[in-house]
Amino acid sequence: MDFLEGLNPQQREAAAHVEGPLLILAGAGSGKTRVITHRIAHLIHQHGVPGLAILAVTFTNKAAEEMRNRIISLLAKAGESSTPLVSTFHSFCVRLLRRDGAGLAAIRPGFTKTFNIYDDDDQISIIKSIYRGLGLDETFMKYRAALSAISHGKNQQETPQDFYKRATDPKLSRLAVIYEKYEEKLRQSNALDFDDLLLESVRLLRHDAVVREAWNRRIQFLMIDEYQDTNRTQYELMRLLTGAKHNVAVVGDEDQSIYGWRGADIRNILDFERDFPNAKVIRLEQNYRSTKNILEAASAVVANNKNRKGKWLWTDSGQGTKIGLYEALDAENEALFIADTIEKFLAQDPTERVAVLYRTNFQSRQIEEALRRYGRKYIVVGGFSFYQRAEVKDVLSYLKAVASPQDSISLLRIINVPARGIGKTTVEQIEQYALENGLSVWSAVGRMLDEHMFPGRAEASLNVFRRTMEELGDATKTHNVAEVLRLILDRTGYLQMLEAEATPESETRRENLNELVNAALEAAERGESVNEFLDHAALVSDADQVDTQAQVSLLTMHNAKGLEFPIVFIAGLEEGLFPHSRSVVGTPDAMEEERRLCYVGMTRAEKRLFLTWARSRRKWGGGPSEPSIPSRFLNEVPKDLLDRLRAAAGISQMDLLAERAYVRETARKNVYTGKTYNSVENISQFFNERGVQPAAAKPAVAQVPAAKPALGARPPVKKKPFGAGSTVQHPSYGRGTVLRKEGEGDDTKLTVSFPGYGLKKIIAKYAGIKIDE
DNA sequence: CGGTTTTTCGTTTTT
DNA sequence: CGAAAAACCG
Repeated sequence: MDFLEGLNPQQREAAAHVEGPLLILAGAGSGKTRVITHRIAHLIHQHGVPGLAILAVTFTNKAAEEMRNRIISLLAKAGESSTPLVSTFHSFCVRLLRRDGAGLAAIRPGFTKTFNIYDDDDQISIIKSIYRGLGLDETFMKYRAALSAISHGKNQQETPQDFYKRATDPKLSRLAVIYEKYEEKLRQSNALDFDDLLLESVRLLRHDAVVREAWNRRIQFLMIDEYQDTNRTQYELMRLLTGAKHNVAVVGDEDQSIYGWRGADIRNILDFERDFPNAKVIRLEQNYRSTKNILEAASAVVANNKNRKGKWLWTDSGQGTKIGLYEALDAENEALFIADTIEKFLAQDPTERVAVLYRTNFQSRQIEEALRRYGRKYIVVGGFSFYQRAEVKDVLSYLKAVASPQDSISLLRIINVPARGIGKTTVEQIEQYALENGLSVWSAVGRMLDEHMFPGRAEASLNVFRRTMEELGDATKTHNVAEVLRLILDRTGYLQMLEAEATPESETRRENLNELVNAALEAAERGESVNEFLDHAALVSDADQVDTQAQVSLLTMHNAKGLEFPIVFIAGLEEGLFPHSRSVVGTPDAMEEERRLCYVGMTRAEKRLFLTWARSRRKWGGGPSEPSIPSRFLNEVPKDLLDRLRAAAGISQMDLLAERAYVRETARKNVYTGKTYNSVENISQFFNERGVQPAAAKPAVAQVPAAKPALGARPPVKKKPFGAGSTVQHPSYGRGTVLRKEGEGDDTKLTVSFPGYGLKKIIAKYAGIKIDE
């Protein structure tokens, strides 16, 4: 078995490379994933490198999973079963810290391996509470802006004191204080934010020679994908992990660097040759994805950037169709044009896959409405995800607080949910006391209760709360994740609260929680601890939820990174929207990043590319319609590659009002509407895909990406009670057909199709359904 | 204290 | 237009 076969000369050279640093400059669609997977397979098979000695880092969990599967199936052909470690930086760091992090306590007092991970929302809560303490509000600075400044500081290894020292205005010195308090709160809660996961891993490796050397021995080969979007900390991590060997291969494309705003440092890739003077550099410039027209157009746009290494992609494929340019009257018309055109393509070939890309998430709504007008199914990537839903966050916060009471943010989130008489003033008192005495909220509550510092009513409520939490805490010692979750739902009165509400919304929330219990059940079966379960929930990203099989996908260009679609629309090419207004007034670098984003968007297309803009657009619903100027990027596409399109007749008379109401309504009720976005189906899929280490569980055989049956398609019918094909009666959805049954007894899970409500995943015991003979 | 209503305010991109 | 904060009321 020769894994170098079938590669072009440059790919082959890259895949055959063994020792020493390697920089692969891989243009869009040049087969870089192929190179990475084949190189790893080659190392294992030809050079006898054990899988465990190879670490490959990707940008998303999804990409990691796909890469792992591809390597496994490649190796299976050669009869090998060794699997490399494939992971994101963040997941890798969590593992590292949970396994080997004990030594960190020496330099981060209070740290234990059962640390918590604080996500975006948690971070915002911290900032809010600090603002409150300082008597500030968002007029001082946006919560997010403060967070982002702190994050940048952290990644530049700047301390609050450094902030203070370089402060030239009162704003920055205030920010220094906020930064300091922010760090304090994290430590107090034994929590790490996303930056810390990387930063503390770096500190651990620096500080703990035993751990560092163990990893240096273990990792013989390191590969990093999407290297252009790594930040300085990730760079440090790379250097620490490779040790003296320098067997590091990075793959990237400076023209696709689109995360500068998040701290990605384009110098990492631009300076690689300086950092590793003996590095071999290989350019992959043959594009296998797009037609000539698309490639030329995209290249012409990005050629306007100064900050690049410079390369020119070429392709063997045909000229293809010209790029469609559509000038819409307004945003609604733009959306209708897109939906109408999609419809025409899909009528011709129902197996086609289409993506609609945009700069900002809010643009999706109008396009959704238009697609609904045509009754076309679609998925939206990003926006509101499962684990961000209030009820899911609530219950996960309970789980966190129960598992580690020092986690103040989680505790504060749920201290009065459901309402149990611990009101605003009481909570403020507690926070104040905690602050003054350097205690966590939990400790503060304990101390204050012991000293009878509360008025009678609050004291009673808090006593009950304390006892409940303690009981639940004990339960974690003897019960698995799923059981603890159920206890939480039951003992805290959360489920009761939802039952009492008895609205369609509360019903949906209960179902989401059922789904969470399902996920926990599966985690428990895999033997995952509470912490592992929570880690997965914290590290899932929007991009992990992309369903590559979906017919029509709506997503931001950022989320489209690494994906490809036969047909691509890029909507909203207007000055101020794309390029975004903030980049227009910003530095030239910011504009170059916007242009790279445009390049990324355009190069997602295989066969057809459409660029659209609206002559006027209203900012918010009822506001005035404002005239727009076509995006400068449109002018950068050579005219002879463009085909100016006119709207199909009929579009202009279409009314989206009904659809608007419908999209809103269904989004609110979270009911299946044809989009799997937020649907129960999608949620379970997302949990199923998470964090399963397939090495042992799955046979090492070529795996076609789990072909989900087309929605509405029926699996083979088996007639058994609750079995596939039987009908059931549900209290609120009425009668439905069982599509799938998993598990037995109390834990039986059913996937049921209810007319008018779509697919629902249900736990038979909880949903109170009856077999309908 | 807790739930409801009114007002304000504002939209990048996210591991 | 919609989310989140603020004001208001029982």
